[in-house]
Amino acid sequence: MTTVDDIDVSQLKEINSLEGSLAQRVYLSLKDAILTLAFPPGAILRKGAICEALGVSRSPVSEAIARLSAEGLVDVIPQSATRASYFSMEEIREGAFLREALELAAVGKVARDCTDEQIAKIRRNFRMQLLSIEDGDFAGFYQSDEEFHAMLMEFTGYSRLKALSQMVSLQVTRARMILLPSPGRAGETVEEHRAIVDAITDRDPARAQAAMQAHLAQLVMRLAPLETERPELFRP
Amino acid sequence: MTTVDDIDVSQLKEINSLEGSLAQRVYLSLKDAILTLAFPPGAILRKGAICEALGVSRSPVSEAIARLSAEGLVDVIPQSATRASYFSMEEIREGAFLREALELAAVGKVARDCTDEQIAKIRRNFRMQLLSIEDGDFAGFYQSDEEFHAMLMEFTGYSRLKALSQMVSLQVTRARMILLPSPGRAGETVEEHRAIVDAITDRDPARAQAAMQAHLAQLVMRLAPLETERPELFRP
DNA sequence: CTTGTCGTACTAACATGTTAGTTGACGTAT
DNA sequence: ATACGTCAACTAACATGTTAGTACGACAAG
Repeated sequence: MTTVDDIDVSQLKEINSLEGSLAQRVYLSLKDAILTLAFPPGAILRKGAICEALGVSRSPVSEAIARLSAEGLVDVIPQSATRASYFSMEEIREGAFLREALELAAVGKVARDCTDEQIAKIRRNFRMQLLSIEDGDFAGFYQSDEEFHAMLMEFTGYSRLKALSQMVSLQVTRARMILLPSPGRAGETVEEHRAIVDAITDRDPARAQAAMQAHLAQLVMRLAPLETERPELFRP
Repeated sequence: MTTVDDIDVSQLKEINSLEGSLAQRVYLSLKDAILTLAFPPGAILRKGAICEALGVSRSPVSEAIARLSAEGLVDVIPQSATRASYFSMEEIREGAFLREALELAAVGKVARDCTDEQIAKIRRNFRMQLLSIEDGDFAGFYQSDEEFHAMLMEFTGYSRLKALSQMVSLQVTRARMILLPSPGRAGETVEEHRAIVDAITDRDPARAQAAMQAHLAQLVMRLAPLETERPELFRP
């Protein structure tokens, strides 16, 4: 009934517009395609096709795929094929757990040690979120939301934390793509953010952590029904 | 005064005794050499020499080095060389912070959700630790200690957690190699472990987390003087 | 119609060849 | 002696050739 399963069409992001080594650019291009679901779960990644589409040899593609495999975005079937990994509610829960662990530690440290200027920057970002909501600008809100979390990571002073947090929650990020942004949810989100910002302003680590925990729990709750609603994205 | 700096002698672990793909075995061999300080910080890793010593081509070696680079165990100088990374107290502190974040989350979840059999296993491991101490068997205690933490990670049910925790604290693990095991410290360690085990037995997450936090803080404290005591291991 | 075997076509994994950029030594001028 | 420009040797990064293992369809047997 199935032809062979899925085949990958190559509408990859042009690698010339990216920076870094060839392998790095190929990695970013493939990662983008997987996260945006241009390569849906189960799609087969053909090295040959990718090389041709991007105009590079197999070396940088191999390195890129090795990294994606380490991050769990692709499943490499030895000596056979590599496919975009399927969703797995267990992996999503695990990613959310790990992200929570890191974000709680981060927000706790920030509430404890951050400078007045950093608090001011956080509050400025928060006002930006409010403006985006008022304008109904979902794209802008999404961006400010990302910046909000990234800012907290950076203000810990630990350089790897941000990248690590993004890495562990890649599956969550990908699953989040399915969720449609709703006005109601954006309003709730911003209120959850407000609780976090206020706790940080009061330099109250425990309260900031509790607020962050409540905030992150919402995402998992919204993700849970996905398994029954979109079973084709999950492993057969 | 310095010849060229450091050169790498190849007393690498034989790759035939390991399992997995060639690249995986090469990776494990190199990682072991770096963690045991057979390749001291600053030592130059020459692809050619490594290929010859292990009897493989450059492909698996390149992949192995790419992974080590991602984990921060080697610094790749583009188009030039790759060396075993120097210690950095900042990175060690960051590794300890990340590890703490993950272990606290893990021990909290375990204290909350684990089964009676799992508690029994933890207590069994703890008794093993006590026996090793009594016998003055430091190697045995070290191994039980590792198992203790690994066990907590596994009992969360999250498969990637253990590997991730080990990965983020690689620098800490390497620095720990310098610390000599002392009978006094082993005794303290086991008492810190006892507090954790008791809290888990009582299924008291908050107390288990506090005990774990106290335990992990000890290691950072013992690592701190290293920067002045062994400056040659740190970046010039 | 089901089940098992064989063979082919395709792939990842590994080996090797090529390119281009960096480093550091050496000679030269100051 | 010291600062600087040149150049040769070495390296990572990239390209390409080779090997061997897997999946899948055709076909035969039950």
